[in-house]
Amino acid sequence: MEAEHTERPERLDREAWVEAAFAQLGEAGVNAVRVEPLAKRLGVTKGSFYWHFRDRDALLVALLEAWKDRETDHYMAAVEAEGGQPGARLRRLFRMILADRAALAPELAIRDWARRDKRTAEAVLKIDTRRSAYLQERFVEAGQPQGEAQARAALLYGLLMGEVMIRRRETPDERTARIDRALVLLTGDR
Amino acid sequence: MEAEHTERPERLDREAWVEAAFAQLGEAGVNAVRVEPLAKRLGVTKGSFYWHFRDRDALLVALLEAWKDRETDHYMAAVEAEGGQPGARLRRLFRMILADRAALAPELAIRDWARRDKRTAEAVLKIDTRRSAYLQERFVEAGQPQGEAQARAALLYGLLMGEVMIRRRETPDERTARIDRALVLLTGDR
Amino acid sequence: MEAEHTERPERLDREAWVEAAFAQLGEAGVNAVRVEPLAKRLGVTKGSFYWHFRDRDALLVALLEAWKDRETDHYMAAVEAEGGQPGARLRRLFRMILADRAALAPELAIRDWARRDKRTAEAVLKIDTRRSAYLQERFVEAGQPQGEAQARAALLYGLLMGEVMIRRRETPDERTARIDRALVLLTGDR
Amino acid sequence: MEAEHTERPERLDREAWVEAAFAQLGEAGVNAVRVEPLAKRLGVTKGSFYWHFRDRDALLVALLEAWKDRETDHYMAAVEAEGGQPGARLRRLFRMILADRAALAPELAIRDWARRDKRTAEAVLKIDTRRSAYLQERFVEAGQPQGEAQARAALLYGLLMGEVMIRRRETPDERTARIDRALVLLTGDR
DNA sequence: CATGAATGAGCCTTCATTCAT
DNA sequence: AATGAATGAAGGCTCATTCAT
Repeated sequence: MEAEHTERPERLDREAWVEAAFAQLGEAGVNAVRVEPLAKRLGVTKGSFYWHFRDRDALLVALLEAWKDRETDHYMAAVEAEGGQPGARLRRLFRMILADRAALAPELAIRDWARRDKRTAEAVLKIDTRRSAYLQERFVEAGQPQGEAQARAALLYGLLMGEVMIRRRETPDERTARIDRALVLLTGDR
Repeated sequence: MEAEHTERPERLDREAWVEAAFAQLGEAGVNAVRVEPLAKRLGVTKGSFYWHFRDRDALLVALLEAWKDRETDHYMAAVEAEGGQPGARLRRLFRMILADRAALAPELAIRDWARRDKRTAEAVLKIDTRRSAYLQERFVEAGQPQGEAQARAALLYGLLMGEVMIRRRETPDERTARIDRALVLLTGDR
Repeated sequence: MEAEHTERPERLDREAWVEAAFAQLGEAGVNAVRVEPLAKRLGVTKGSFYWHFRDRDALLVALLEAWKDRETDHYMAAVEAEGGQPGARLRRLFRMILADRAALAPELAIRDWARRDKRTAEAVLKIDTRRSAYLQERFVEAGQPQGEAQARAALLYGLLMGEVMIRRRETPDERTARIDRALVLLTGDR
Repeated sequence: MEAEHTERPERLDREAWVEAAFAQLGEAGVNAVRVEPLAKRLGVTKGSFYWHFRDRDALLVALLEAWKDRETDHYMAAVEAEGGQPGARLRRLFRMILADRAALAPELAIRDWARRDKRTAEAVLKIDTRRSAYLQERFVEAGQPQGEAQARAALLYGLLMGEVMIRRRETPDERTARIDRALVLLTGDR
């Protein structure tokens, strides 16, 4: 479909808006995802926005879609590709995510948004369900009974959310140590 | 029902505005804490707001202060008053908090706010530090070494945050069972 | 009526408002003569204002009246009391007025106000007429024919207004020298 | 005059806003130069103002700039172009300015404004310095020594300001006669 | 004589949106 | 594929005014 020699400014441009919106979302919440400021950020007039999107809501929809896409699957796939024991894979997954500061940025914003917006709430539910299932499956695979696996998956996922929500006065090393201990506690020794 | 001479809009006071702001915060985030909508909600004109507060920011400051005050201490005190084994107290604390739907409502909003607002970030840090310390101390009291106690405290606190952040399709009973298993895992059997 | 040992806070207080209004007028124009800021300046609530004045306009009326009263008559009387040649009296009058920085402050404000307000325009006309007549009479007394006396009076009065309106980069000494030369030119040598 | 297809509200430009602001300034002072009333005057909504200016202050800056531009140079140039004796040129200049009612309108407003606004004070100082220098040079050219020339220039400029500031009950003819006598007194016979 | 609390109007700004070019 | 210019709604803030106490 896409001619190789064309830069498809059209497609790209829509992308550019979503990208800018994503950055804004992570930095300051949905509410800050506004047409005018975004236009300024992109160096165009807001009028141009309406060539790519019907209205602000359309951008928000695209934004949500983008979040779902660039989402954890990515990490899960990478981890699975490498293989290893279930516990080891979980530890690898969390270390990977937690090492990438930007990866967690939108989580808070999205969930704050989800409180007011049904669509977003649904998207979050879908993602959370998928993530929870993945984690739970690893624990089952590692020999835990379903209930226990579910509780551990929830704790593990909570650990992740805690990194976004909870503020601590600790050095990066202390943080790493703390997280490692928690991972070991949940996944068994090593 | 009230004394006949107490009819009129009952002369609002500062408290009433903070209360309304708090409700708004929990329901829709800081951004929704706006003078005009709040006035409408309270059945007064926005102009009257400026009798009680210098400006919107003063309300936000009061709001933050209110959050710090009506905060977890409350639960911790109640739990300590009743006494019992450290693990039992932690389990009681969490069951108590998680049973009170409203208790967690502002947590997300406040933390979303903290990303953009220094004052709020500091307040959150202070509260988080206090809460984390309390939890950690319980684990130490229960015989865990410091490092392990800290990791468990973080998981426990993350569990709490997870309840605000993570969406799940589960019945109240399933939820209770899941949380109980997690609590038991962290605090030792029972 | 007024007991000798009573300080008549009533009378005094009205005065206080007018005084504050006058200061405000000189510093920032009629438009800045506002109930709320004035109340703050006086350390009372604006509600109290309405005990002394029907409304803001009543204050403005009082303000205008105050201007008419504390007005130039004062200087003219002082000068006449001392006597001397007409030219000498004029020179004395102008040196006196121009030495008193505060004396000219309201002139600009009042005349700016007069453009929009009929009452004020009338008051200014009355005062200007009186002042012009006084100056003109001195010149006649000094031997100038009516027409010439009038032109000189206008120039002299313009000199005064120029001190309020025109900005110059000059030292106090240069200013004094300039004004003296102008006075001598208009009133004849000495 | 214009092509038939130029009907609609004629797409306002920056100039139109400044022009309206200028009129407002002359009629009622800076304080009356307000976005909303101006918009009403121009038959547009206030929102559109913000397309042309960052904020109200930007309009005021433009206004000040406009004043500096359409300023006296204009008259001075016209007078110089015609040539003649210094005294004659000065008389011509003043008759020209004083004949143009609108020319003096903003002077009072600008100077009132200058009391509160530093930028304006500076602009006024610059203009006043230029005008004063021009007048003084003419007197020097006419043979007056520096000091005397300066005093006369100040009186002449004061005469101008007096026409804005001082209210008189006189017919146009009386006014003309008075001003002519004053000019002759300052510039020598004729 | 005033305070406390409110109302309403006026104005400043920021945006989402529209529309002609 | 946008820009330029505008509309309208929402919200912030300042005041003049009112009124019960």
